[in-house]
Amino acid sequence: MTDHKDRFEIIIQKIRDNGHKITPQRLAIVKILAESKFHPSVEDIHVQIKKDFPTMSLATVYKNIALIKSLGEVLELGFPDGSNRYDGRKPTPHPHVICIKCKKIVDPDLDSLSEMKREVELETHFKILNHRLDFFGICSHCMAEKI
Amino acid sequence: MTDHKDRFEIIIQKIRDNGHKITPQRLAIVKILAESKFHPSVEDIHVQIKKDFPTMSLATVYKNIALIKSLGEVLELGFPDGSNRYDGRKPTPHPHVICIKCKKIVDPDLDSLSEMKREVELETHFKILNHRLDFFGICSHCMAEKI
DNA sequence: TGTTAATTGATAAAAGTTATTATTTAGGAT
DNA sequence: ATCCTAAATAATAACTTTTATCAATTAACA
Repeated sequence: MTDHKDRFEIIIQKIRDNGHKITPQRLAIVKILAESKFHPSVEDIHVQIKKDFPTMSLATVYKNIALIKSLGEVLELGFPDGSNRYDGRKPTPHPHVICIKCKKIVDPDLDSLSEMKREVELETHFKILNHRLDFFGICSHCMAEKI
Repeated sequence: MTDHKDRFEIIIQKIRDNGHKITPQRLAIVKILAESKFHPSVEDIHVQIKKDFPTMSLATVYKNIALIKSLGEVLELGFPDGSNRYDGRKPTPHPHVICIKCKKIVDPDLDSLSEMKREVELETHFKILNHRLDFFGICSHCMAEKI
C-alpha cells in the first residue's frame, strides 16, 4: 500500500504550507497517524513514540493532533465511554465496524449512505454537512475464540 | 402523545420490578427523560430539577441515569466533544439529525438501515449487535436566521 | 410505627484534556 | 556557518466531567 506513504507526505506538506515547523516529534506523530490501521488513541500514540523519544510529552501529542485535525487531515472518533481514536488514513467521514471484545475497527464499503443523506435532507429539511456511522458487534476472530 | 406517559410508567415499573425504591428525585429524573424531546444533558436535567428540588445533587442525577441505562430504558448519546445527551423516549438505537448551530436533535425515519446492517455483516463477517448513526447539519430555522 | 437497607447530598477522587510557562529549537536572515 | 526570533516542546498546573466515598436521610416492608 503506497497510500500510507502518500498520506504521510500529504499531511506533512499541509503542515508546512500552513506555516508550521517540522519537528522530529511532529514527524513521528504524523507517521503513526498516516500509517496505522489500528485507529490509535492518544495514549497509544504517546506510548509508541516514547520508545524513540523518551521525553515526548503527552501535551505534545494532544497539540499536534489538534493541529492536524484543524487542517482536516485526521478523523476523530469519540465514543460514548469517553475514549477517542484517530484515523489519519481516511480523514473524511466513513462508516466503522467496531468489535466490542477486541476493540478492532474495520472500514466497510457501503454505498447506500449518500442516498440515505438525501432521504434525511428531504424529511428533516436540514442541510446535512457531516455524518457518523458506527456498527458495534463481534468480529469473526473473537466469535471463534469465544473469549 | 400518550406515548410519553407510557414511557414514564414503563420506566418506573421497571425500576420497581428490579427492586429499587421510588423516590421523589427519581420520579423527577424519570419524568424528564421520558417526556423531553430535547435530548437533555445531565446538566440540563440537574438545572431543571433544581427548580423543584433545590438540594438535588448532581451525583444523584448521574446515579439515576446509570441505573436507568443499566435497565436499557435510556439511550446515551456521547459526542466527540465529550458531551452526553439522553433519550428516554426511544431507548433503542436510532438515527439522529443534529443541528450544529442550535444543538437541536431530531429523529428521522429511515428504513434502509436494517438492510445496511445485513450488508455490513456479509462484508465484514462481524455479528452486528448495535449501531450509531448521526447526521450533522443546519436546521431550517438556523438556515433562515443566518445566525 | 419501627427497622433496615437503599438512596441522597456533599464532597473528594479519578480520568482525560487543555492551559501555562520556562526552555529548546526550526527555519529564515545575516 | 551562525545568529535571531517566533514557534514548539516538556513539565506541570488547572480545568472539566464523571465516579467513588460516606454520613445522614428515607422508602418499603414487617
